[in-house]
Amino acid sequence: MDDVAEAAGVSRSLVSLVMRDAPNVSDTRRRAVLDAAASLGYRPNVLARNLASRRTMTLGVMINDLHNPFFAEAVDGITEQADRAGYQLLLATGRRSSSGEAGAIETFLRLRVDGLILTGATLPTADIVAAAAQCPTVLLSRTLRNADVDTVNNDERVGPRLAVQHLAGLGHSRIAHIDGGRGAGAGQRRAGYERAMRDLGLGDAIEVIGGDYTEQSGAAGAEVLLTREAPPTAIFAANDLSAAGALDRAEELGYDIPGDLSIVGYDNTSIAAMGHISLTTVNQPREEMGRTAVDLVLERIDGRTTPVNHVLTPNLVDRATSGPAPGAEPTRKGPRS
Amino acid sequence: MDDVAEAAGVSRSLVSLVMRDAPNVSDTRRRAVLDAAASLGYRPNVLARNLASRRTMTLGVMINDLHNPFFAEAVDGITEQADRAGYQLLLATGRRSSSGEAGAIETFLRLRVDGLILTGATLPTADIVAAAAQCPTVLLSRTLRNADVDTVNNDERVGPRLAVQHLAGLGHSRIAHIDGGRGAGAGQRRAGYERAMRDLGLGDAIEVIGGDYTEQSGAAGAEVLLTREAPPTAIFAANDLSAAGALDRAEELGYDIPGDLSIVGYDNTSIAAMGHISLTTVNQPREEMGRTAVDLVLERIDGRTTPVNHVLTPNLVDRATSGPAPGAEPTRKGPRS
DNA sequence: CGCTTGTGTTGGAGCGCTCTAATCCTTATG
DNA sequence: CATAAGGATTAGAGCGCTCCAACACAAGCG
Repeated sequence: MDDVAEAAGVSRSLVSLVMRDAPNVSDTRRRAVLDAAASLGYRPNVLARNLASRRTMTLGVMINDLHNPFFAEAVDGITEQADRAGYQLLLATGRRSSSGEAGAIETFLRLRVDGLILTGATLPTADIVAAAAQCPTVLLSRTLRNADVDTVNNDERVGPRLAVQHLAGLGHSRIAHIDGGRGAGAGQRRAGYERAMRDLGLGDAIEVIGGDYTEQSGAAGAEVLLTREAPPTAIFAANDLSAAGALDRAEELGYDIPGDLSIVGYDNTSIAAMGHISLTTVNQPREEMGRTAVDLVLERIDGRTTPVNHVLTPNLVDRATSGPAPGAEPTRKGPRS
Repeated sequence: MDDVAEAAGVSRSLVSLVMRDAPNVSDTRRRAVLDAAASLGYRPNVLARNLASRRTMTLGVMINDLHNPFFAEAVDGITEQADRAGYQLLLATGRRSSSGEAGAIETFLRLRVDGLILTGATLPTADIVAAAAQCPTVLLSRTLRNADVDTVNNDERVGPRLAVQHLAGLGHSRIAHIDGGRGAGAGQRRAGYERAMRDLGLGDAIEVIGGDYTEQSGAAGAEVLLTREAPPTAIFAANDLSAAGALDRAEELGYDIPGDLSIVGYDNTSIAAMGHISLTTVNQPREEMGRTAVDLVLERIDGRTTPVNHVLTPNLVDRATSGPAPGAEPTRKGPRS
């Protein structure tokens, strides 16, 4: 930096101002500095800058599971909004364990990130509150009762209701649910399903099978359900991955989808959109959720202190795995292509 | 840090030594420092440490496409090995454009990462060489002729050969290839296919359709091939995504897979493994490739100067989308489950 | 003409740590 | 018992930048 200053015939302070493109720098000097920097191949040292300015322009993003396309797509939104605001991202995965998540957060705090976005965190409330006390924090796809932490979620009363209504509208009444176990949001999703069933007068048909958001658990759940005496005519799975598992196992068992059985997933990830799968599912606006999370954390950085809990409304995406209940009169939908 | 030093009744230097857990510190002092640090809630400032020590213990990882499971899985291997060695990761995506990739690299260099891993880079050679001159760099899934840059790749002569041999062994001779266009490794993969075909005496049946590693291009390619007068009996797609597209379109066109048509993909991503798709494919040891990339970059950091080009051997994963050619005598394989 | 106002520029004191060299204190050695 | 050897500790000079206060200078004002 001193070299650049000397080459441009100005002070180091002025070089600093130019590099931060501050106002009130004359054009001649700015040119001179820029030229000198270019010819010397000078590249500002962000470390030193951060140390001196006490901000890193970096957001830490903790991802629960890199393999779940839901997170990859939320990260798209985060990336977009972050670099619009000039922020860097630091990604880390919790490696599916709470201790892994805690480690990632500790690392972020040591690195002095300006803000924290935790996606699908399974961490205990206390740990999250502790982190939030140190650093502006937003939870994505995870709620927290009675705590001053910002959150971004989809509406878990609406989503399951959409799925159930869609199926009921197609004539189904025996609609079972394969849940997400202790995964983020799974409890609320299950409750939303039960409530929607009751509201439609299908309370007696409520049927929940335990799962864990994986393809395997979807397959296992489908097997349990479909080998019963009176199997359901529709399955609402807690996410797309488990819906795909259920779809696969159902076909193995000889079911025609959606002729004999309808399947609805949740998330609308890229998996659901694949032509060969073409899953009817509940869409969470993943990228928008990511963008919103960034907005909230930036507001916190700017000094907001009142917590915001952002709830986005999901919608149904009607594809090829849902159709009229067997025996019900045919509707507009053709067979699965 | 000064507070900790005072509380523990030692010098700042000693605190520094304890925080880096250096040898030659007496147990009593170490205890004292650790206790003081804990009670004060002291957390070392990594920024300052990095600035002073001129190393960041951070690796920059550029990912060509966050949505391709191939990269997600390679990153698993990178993550594992990096944190075994105590390195942090900084991830960035090139947002599918060369300029995006260049931007990500510039950012990494400003941040003074200790090493760079570029996965599936589509950047011009010159830019890569320039980056490698600044900072230890490894290319993952990308080769570079005549340059002193470390690379990690799978063997593109072996992989396509495995696919072609597998199909030929099942009695197929009309084996077409949907390629990856200008994508990383696509040219070599295509060449490998052509060579394998010629070696098996099937040179006359060589048939390449342009693609770009996407599901759409796979579907489009399949459509072109299968609506001809004499369609192929087998398709070898350049990656799993395009194989899935081809699979989908073929079924739409009324083909029974693998009865009428066999399809083989490449990469063995999680998509191929999904029960509902169950794609026969060529396995790239993705995690191992990631780990190897980290090893190479660490060696560079430790001073190695001779370039290493690591080539891993792929293998075939025989699943449900390949079977005997129509009319050929049946083999061990049953129908697609 | 002295005064304020505002733009453009600069020196210098940190930011929180590491690292070298120097110093102190033991303990083994001839 | 003096001396070397080595382990434990410390002072102090940076690392490369930002930011504050100070300053120079020109323009505008009554």
